[in-house]
Amino acid sequence: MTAQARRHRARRGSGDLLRAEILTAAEELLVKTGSEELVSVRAIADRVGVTTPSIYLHFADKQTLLDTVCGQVFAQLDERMEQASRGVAPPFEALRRRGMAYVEFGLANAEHYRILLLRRPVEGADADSTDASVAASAFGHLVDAVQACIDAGTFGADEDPRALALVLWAAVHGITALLIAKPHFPWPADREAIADLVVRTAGLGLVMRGQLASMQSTPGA
Amino acid sequence: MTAQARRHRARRGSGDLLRAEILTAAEELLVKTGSEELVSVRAIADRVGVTTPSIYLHFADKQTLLDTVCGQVFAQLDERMEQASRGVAPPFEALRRRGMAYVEFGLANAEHYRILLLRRPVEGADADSTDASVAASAFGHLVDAVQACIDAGTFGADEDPRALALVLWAAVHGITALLIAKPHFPWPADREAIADLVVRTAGLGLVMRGQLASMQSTPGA
DNA sequence: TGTACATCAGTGAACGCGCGTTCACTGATGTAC
DNA sequence: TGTACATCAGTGAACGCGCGTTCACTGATGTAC
Repeated sequence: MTAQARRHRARRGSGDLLRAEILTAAEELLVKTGSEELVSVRAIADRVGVTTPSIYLHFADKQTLLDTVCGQVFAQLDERMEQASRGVAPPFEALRRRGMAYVEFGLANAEHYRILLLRRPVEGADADSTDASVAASAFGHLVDAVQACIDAGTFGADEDPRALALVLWAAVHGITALLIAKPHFPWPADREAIADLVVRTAGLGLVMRGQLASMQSTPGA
Repeated sequence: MTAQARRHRARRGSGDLLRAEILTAAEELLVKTGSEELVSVRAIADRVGVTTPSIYLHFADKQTLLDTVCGQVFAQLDERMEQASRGVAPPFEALRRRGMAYVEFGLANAEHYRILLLRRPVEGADADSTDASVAASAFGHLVDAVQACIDAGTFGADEDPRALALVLWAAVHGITALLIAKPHFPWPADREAIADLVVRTAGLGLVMRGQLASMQSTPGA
């Protein structure tokens, strides 16, 4: 790995510029190498065009740096899902698009996805700082989308929106994670179709749960 | 880590004994440390009570050793699911028990599960040797269980059993992987209940797919 | 406008560490005579 | 039954490597006078 040309020294109060460059470089390296292990502090510094110790002027340690990258990626994932469902009137269809956007983001950013959701949780980190709060925010948006389906009568009125959201999350995470982690598995040629089947089946299951529940509560009708 | 007492030298043709001990030690270390990275060749040798180079008399390299462990664990998972569904007459109920056994095995053997299904696929390994064949076998059993539901009329007659099996696999893998990888997430107190909800919802979704399809093909009835 | 000085972003060299793996060897085990 | 010898499972020491991190430092930048 050859170093880039020496960068200019930052102006006084503009240390945040290098900080941003470091984050960008770390993210790019993740994509390029496809492996978190290969993203060393040295490699990041080299990509930015700066010596290794400079990293420590902006991040306490490597873990903090990677956590920050994670937070950003999680925010991107959330934003992508929000975009996909924005302006889609039927809540159930909005939910479906949300799910497909999730899978597509995961497949298009496999190594990012791996760091976000397949990595072992960091030992010391009781609350994963940025990561946890962003994840909570993204999950909150999903719960809202489920609640909209409950309000519209698509899902049962008595359902716990958080529980249903977890079911949906498990479904999309499951297919995304499998496609990423087992690329050598004999998948059907059309991977998007299988993702679509997963999303629709989970949605249909939730709809029918509601129907069955309402049939039991009003036996005659 | 203190070494155990020096073991006796193996008899002539009994080199397989040490091989088996190495595999056991590697598996135990995975459970004990809860981290694949901490399972070094040195640590494995130390646990067996043998010097490090001895490992290389039985395995070409570390990767081969871990792959072999993976194969064994996958076989265990398969066996657990077979046990759970054995003798259960209604195919749909057998499938449900299969799913629950899967999640329980994953949670009870989190680090094993991580190696099997969350780890990055090995670079060179086009076909993961043991791993791949055992996985194919376990997946085959799932497909058989799905086919039984099709034969019983629980799932639609026109369904592709492999596709439905993938949907179920995605569901159980999704909830298992999330519970393992995000222990700090504010899960409901009863984790088994959420797993049950996931399994039932996926199953119900597949059942209803079949019903809807048959309603369309025989409009009058 | 010019000079002395404080600041602090970034440097260069080195640290200790644990890792996977190699290699020449030892010495108990089993066998041939 | 006894002895010389071949085998090969396991040893001890060392290899080179890349890693995260530390530390005393340099020198361009901005400021006070």
